[in-house]
Amino acid sequence: MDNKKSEGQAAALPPPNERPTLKTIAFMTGLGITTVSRALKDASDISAETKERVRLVARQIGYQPNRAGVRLRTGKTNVISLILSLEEEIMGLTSPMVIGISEILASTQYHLVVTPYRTQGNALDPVRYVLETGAADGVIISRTEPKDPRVTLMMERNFPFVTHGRTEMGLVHPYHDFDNERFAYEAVRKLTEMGRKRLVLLQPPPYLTFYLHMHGGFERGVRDFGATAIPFNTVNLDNNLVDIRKAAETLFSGPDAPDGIVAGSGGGAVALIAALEATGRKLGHDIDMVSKEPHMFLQWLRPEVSTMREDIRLAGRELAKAVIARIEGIPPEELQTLSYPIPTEHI
Amino acid sequence: MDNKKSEGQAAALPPPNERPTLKTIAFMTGLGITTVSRALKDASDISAETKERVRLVARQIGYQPNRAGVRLRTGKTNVISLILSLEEEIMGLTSPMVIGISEILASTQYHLVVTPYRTQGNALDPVRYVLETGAADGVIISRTEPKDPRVTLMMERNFPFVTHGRTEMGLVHPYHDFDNERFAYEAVRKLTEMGRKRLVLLQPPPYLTFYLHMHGGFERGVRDFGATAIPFNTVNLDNNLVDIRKAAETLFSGPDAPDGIVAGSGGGAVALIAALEATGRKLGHDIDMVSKEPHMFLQWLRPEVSTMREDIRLAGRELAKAVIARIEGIPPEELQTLSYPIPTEHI
DNA sequence: CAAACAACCTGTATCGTTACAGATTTATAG
DNA sequence: CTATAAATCTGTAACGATACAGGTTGTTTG
Repeated sequence: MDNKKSEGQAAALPPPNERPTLKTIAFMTGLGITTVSRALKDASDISAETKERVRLVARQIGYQPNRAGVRLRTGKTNVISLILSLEEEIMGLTSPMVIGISEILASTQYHLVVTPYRTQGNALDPVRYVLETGAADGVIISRTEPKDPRVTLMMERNFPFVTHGRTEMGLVHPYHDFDNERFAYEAVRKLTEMGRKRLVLLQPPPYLTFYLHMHGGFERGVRDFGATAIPFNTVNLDNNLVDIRKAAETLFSGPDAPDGIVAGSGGGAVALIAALEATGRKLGHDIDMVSKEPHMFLQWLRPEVSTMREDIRLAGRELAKAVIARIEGIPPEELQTLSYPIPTEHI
Repeated sequence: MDNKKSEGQAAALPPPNERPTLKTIAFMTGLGITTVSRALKDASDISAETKERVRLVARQIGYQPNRAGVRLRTGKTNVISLILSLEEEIMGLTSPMVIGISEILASTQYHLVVTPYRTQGNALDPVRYVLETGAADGVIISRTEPKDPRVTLMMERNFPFVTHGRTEMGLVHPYHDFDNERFAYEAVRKLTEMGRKRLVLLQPPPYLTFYLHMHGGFERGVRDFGATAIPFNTVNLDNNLVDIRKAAETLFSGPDAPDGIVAGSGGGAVALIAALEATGRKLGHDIDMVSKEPHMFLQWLRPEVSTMREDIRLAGRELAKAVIARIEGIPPEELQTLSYPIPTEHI
């Protein structure tokens, strides 16, 4: 009541006319800084009335906690780090992925920081950086390998993360993945239904986990539906489109030419189409193709190609939800999701 | 020499076995924390030998300044904020843009934070957020308008930023832009050279600055080369491809059908091609098209379309360099760059 | 030989927040 | 009426870094 005894922390003048801090609220309410802090955290040893009063003032003056202060004191960064390869696929999966993640983070306190690495060989660097500097509360990685050292490392340190893609080490960790096994299997089914027998797969580089899935689905399909797999290992989805095209032209002009193609990405499909047409083949006539379709490109420009959609934006959302859940302590086994190929409807 | 007098700051024990801090180095070198700090900053009042010693130890133990500490004390965040619309163009410019920015930031102390906003109407929100909370040292914005309130605001506050796209307010600020005027002008030249006279432009939404450029270039071309501009205002580059396609089908089936098209984006071009082919027209025969080409899609799948490349990754690099330069105090007028359409070579 | 200076180094306070260990007041119990 | 507990509130220290205002030597100057 009297302001003699209440000459506590609150008495100090608040920051002039800068951003409001706890001190500002303390000054305005006549409370101590600690009390204000605890009131805003809804601590049990603060009266309901005080909390209400503090919250009101805080809202009024638009108080927002200083991130550096919180981070310095608690170590909590409120940052999610998306770790990206600078060589990321030409036909940028990145874009819808970033958008999807942002969509989720927008309604949270988390900021999205993009942390790049130069080449596959350096994939561990940014993870180490985050672990050593505590640059983020959680990490999203992609291009996972069966024995991914990044996963091992983060699990050892018990650091929250999620992978875009699975691993094969018997370690249970959060992931979101597209079912590439199913994609390839269904692709082979479709091609054989069209009477194609000599099939080729444009697949991921062999060290990535989804190579195993896509390759496995393809092989299983070939066995189940009685087709022949023609090897095509000179290039993979990581090569640039011009190289893929060149390699495909060689294949198509050789003795081992296929009559059916499964393209593991939309971009790859375009290169293959260019190659087959350059070597005088005609889609839907001499040869058929099934591909992923990121946009409506193939659907509209080569409707002869059967396409399936992979929703990368959705993947971004799932990944963001998973890291946050992991940070909040949800067990990893509850944070594993798959999404399935959606056959594209021709319009 | 004796360690009685030297019982200063350095005497305190360093953090146990956590991340090294200045205190760790101070302990190891026997110097004061302040001295270490100043040595690492290469201050003039520290002897060359001490600096060398400090640097050596710092390197040895892998010292990295704590970002929260620096940020709290100095206000310097070492963050660049990329402000993105969640509705960003389907044919993601975002991806190569993010990669380009990251490429540059990778060799600096800056981190890239992606800050999204939901709709065009809320474009000011993230900028205000950054200004109010000091969330970044510099900002990159895109989708600029002629009278862009974000630009006005940041200039008022003298806050470092760069825009992807220009403005029309007589304010001098850093930007990088693609020369859409030239693109459209050259597109019209090409079409008229092919004998096309009745031209249509699929253009940006009218409130964006590059609408003025593209539109202006188109109109100038039409005048200079004696063609006729056919209005096509029911859709623009912000509409989704399905809607663009539908609107184009209506146009092509109507009395005002064009014989030449300028497509302001690769995605838009695909929708237009789908539409014109659905209405029974044939590229290179009844009608011709000039478009931007983000990949090799059109080049390979519709070589009849003349394409020009816009290098978004380069744009990302330029933008990143410009914000950093601005932060370092380089005057805005030295940070304005344009890039020009590159006619695609058919392979 | 004292005063002034140069060359180097360092302690203190501070940025905003929170953990922790009290304080204070009022109510309850003995 | 006093000891004890319960309910609230608060000061201090610390996270890591840096601005600022001294210190301490040793050397030069008059």
